[in-house]
This record gives sequence, structure tokens and C-alpha cells, in this order.
Amino acid sequence: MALDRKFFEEMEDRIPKGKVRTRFAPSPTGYMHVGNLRTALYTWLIARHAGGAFLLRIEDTDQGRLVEGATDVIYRTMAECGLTHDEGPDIGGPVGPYIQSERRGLYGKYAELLVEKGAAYYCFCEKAESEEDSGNFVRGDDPCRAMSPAEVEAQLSSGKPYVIRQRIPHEGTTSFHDVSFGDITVENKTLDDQVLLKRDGLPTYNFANVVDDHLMGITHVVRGSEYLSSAPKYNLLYEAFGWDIPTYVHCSPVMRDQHNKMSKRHGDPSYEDLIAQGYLTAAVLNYVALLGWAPKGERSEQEIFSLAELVDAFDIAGISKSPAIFDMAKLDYFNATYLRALPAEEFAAVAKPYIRQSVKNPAIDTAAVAALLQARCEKLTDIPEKVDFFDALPDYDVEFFTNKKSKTDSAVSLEMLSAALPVLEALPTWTTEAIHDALIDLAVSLGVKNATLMWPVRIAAAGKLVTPGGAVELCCILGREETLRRLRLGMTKLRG
RNA sequence: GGCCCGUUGGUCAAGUGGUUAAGACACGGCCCUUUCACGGCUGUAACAUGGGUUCGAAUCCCGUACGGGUCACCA
Repeated sequence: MALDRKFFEEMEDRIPKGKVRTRFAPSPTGYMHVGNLRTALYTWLIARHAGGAFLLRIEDTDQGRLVEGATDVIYRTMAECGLTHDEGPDIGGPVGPYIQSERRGLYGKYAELLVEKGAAYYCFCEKAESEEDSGNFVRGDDPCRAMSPAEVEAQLSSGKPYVIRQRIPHEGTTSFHDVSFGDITVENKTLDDQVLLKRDGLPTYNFANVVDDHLMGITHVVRGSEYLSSAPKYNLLYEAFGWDIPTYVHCSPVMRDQHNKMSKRHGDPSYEDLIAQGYLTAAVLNYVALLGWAPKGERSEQEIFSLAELVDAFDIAGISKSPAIFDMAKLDYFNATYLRALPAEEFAAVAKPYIRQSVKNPAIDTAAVAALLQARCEKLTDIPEKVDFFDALPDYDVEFFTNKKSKTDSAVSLEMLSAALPVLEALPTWTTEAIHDALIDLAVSLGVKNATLMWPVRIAAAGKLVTPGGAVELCCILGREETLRRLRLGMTKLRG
């Protein structure tokens, strides 16, 4: 089993050097959950901040867990979020292929190289012998570990199925450094001879990662903190190969509560779910960025960041070690802030479909409605319920006309409506200014406070206690005819 | 259970031996006001715990508690 030196040399020659290179390496097993998105974001930010390259790699070595369409979700999400990649399955690059199943031929060669170096060995043991007593299985007892080369050769040529395991030293300790967790040292005897190459010839995640990260020239390995405990094994692998060890950046999980990570099982929203719930991509990204990372120095009080600002401000040192709980209420705040910051026309454009969900009347100006809504909704899905009265006046309670602060009751309201009706009927133009001035003037001449007049008008116009906008705005949008009709209806109701 | 990691208000968090322990969300109050919001002002609220080290500890060390991760031919 002579190894092809030239092959390894050529692979080395392909590796780009001298630039920061990071990768997002999801396995296509489902949807993009929030923790994934955050990891992708941080990974992308590290590359962009350093002017380096960001690549996408699909880790599909577990043939049994692949989910149809999962890669599409990944591409779509990355694109929507603006997390552009420089190399990847769809656009190629110098160190492809970028899908692990298409690299399957590689891993066996590298596993054999490791065997040759003495850092790995063939194991012919039956599968799953120790699932129940895995805790009792004493590492190092694996009989194959000490098998003679001749015996290995014999087994191999007899066609016996095998895996290749990493040979971990029994003695000593292994240390590694993580950017946020610092130096961590473990005793080698606590590490197990993990499988590198599976029976089906495909690599395990742990092995494929090391090989691919090296061959793709990855300088910063960003991943979840669940991989922290396997990091020593990675280092042993890198050392056995004689490869440079990348900078590790382990990120703590995004939690749904004190005890559980965000998960589909618990009904926690994925990125796509959040968008469907009326959240803006920019708001989600901004919020997620701050879950587990905070800017340093003068910027430590800034919370609103565009993607470009994040690129500028992002610093690995600001990544937190402890898990963060995802707080919907705060996401709402970010979303509301982003909605309000949108130019009016843009808000009107994104709000229109939501307004039209409950307002079918074509005479209603959605842009005008949107203008009222912009400061009054936290997410777009709040909209339909807020504006339903434009289409159909609700069958409201006459008690709505009574409001202490506005000094109104049924009698006062009837009086106000009676006074307002002819004024509005006679208005030469139907604009907010005209309606506003006329009603204010009327209040003055009646000797009542503005609210005493406005309250009944608004209630009669909308039939709701809480409305987006005041009497003037609502009347204007409703139009003269509809307004007058509703005011008369209110008066009828008040007369009992 | 072994090993590893973590712990600042309800939540996100700043803070790297000397601070009145920031800021944001949420919550309460006040102002603004044509309802509700927006906006402005303001209030309640925190260094898990016990020992050290030190003139001095949220910051350093040790223990304890609690929480998380890992111990797959899954990633």
C-alpha cells in the first residue's frame, strides 16, 4: 500500500496562503436555526473584517441524515442575509470540491497517511459492541490497536470490513488554545480512539473537518462550543500530519431558556420562521450578532449595527463564553427600530401586503395607512388586526364614547358629533390639514378641549378604542362620504 | 459518573485589582398628545456561594452550589 507522495504535495500546493480564510460548514440536515445563523454571521464577519475569504462547505458525510432541500435553505438564507461567499459548491474555487461527499476519495488517502505515520490504525472490531457499556469500555483495550502489520494486511486482503481509528497516546496531556476560552489542557487518557474513517469509507465529521480545513487553507475555525471537548483530538491530528493548527473560535449556544438550546422540537423559530412572522432580516441579524458578542471600547454602547458596521466593528475578543438566551421581546424592539428607520416609501412597500390582508377596499390609500402604522408596529404581522376597521366598521359598544380623560360621555359625544357633522360636510377640501383646522376651530368655538371633540369623532369613525392615528387622520383616509356615514351611525347609536 | 467549560439586575451585556458597578430590552412613573404609539425625562433591580491572596477584589487562587457541553462508524 504505497502512498502517492505526489498527490499529497499537489494538494498542499493548492492551498492559498497569507490571508484570513474562514468557512461556514453546515450539514444539510434541516432548516437554518438561529444558532447556525449566528455562527455563519460571526464566521463571515471574521473574514470580511480581515479582508479575507469566506467559503461555504457542505458537510454531508452522514448519508442517513440528509434532508431534501436543506442546501437550498442554506443558500437562500445566506443570500438573503448578505453573507456572501467567495468559494463554495455553487461557484467553485481553488480548493474544491466544496461538498464533502464529492471529496470522498480524499479522506481514505489521508487516513492511510496517518496509519503510516503511526497516528492511526485499522480496526476490524464489530460495530456497536459498546453502545450500552460505552462508559465502561476502557480505552486502549481495542485489540486492533496492537495488531501486527502482517495481521492487518491479512485481514485487509480477506476483505474484512474495517474502520480507521485515531491512535491517541495513553500518557501525557494535550493542550489547545481557543480565542475566547483560552488555554485548555486535558489528559490524553480521557480521550478515546475515535473513528476517523467509517466502515462506508466516508470520514467522520471530526476527521473530514481537520482534513478539509487544512486543505482549504482555513485560518479561523469557528464552530459551536459542543466541539470544545474534541478540540484536543483535532490538535493531535494536526500535529500528526505536521500541519499548522488554525485559530479556534468556539461559540456558546443560543438558548431558548436556562436549560435548552433553541430547537425546532421546542417550536423555536428558525430564520425563515422569523421572517414569516414579520421580522426584518436586518433586525434579526443585528439582534443575533449581539447575542454572544458585544463591541469593545467606545462602541460598547452601540446596539444598532448595519451589516457594514458590524464588519467594521466585529472583533473576536468581544465574543462571550457563556450561553445567551434568545429574547423575543428584545428582537421585537430591534425590529420596531428597523421598521421605524425605514424610509416612508420603503415601509409602505413592505407594509402594503399586510395592510391588504384586511383592507380590501381599493379606495383606501395604503401609503397613508402605512404612514400611521410605521411608528405603531413592532412587526409586520401586527398590521392586519390594527387596520381592519377601515373596511368594516365594527359593531362597537356605545360605552366607547365615554372617556374620562377626554371628558366625554354619551350626551357630550352626541353633541360633539352633531356639531362636527355639518362642519365636515361643508369642508371645501378633504385633507388632513383642512380636517384638522376645522375640528380644532370647532373645539375652540364650542369652548371644549380638543380631546372632547376628537374622542367621539375617532370612536365613531373607527369603532375601536385603540386605533393607529387620531380622528383627523382616520377621517381623511376614510374619505368624506364614509366618514359622514359613520358619524351619523354613531349619532344613531348614541340616541339609543 | 469521568473530563471540560460557564456563572454581573427578569433578559442581553460593559467591566480585565481602586468605578457612585455602564448601557439596552422588559417593567413602573412623569412629560408630550387627538386614542394608542413614537419621542423625551425618570425609577425599581445585579457581581451564585464560602474561604483565601492583597492596603484594596466583580476582577487573582482554592473549594462548594447551580447550569451547560462531551464521553457515536451524528454532526
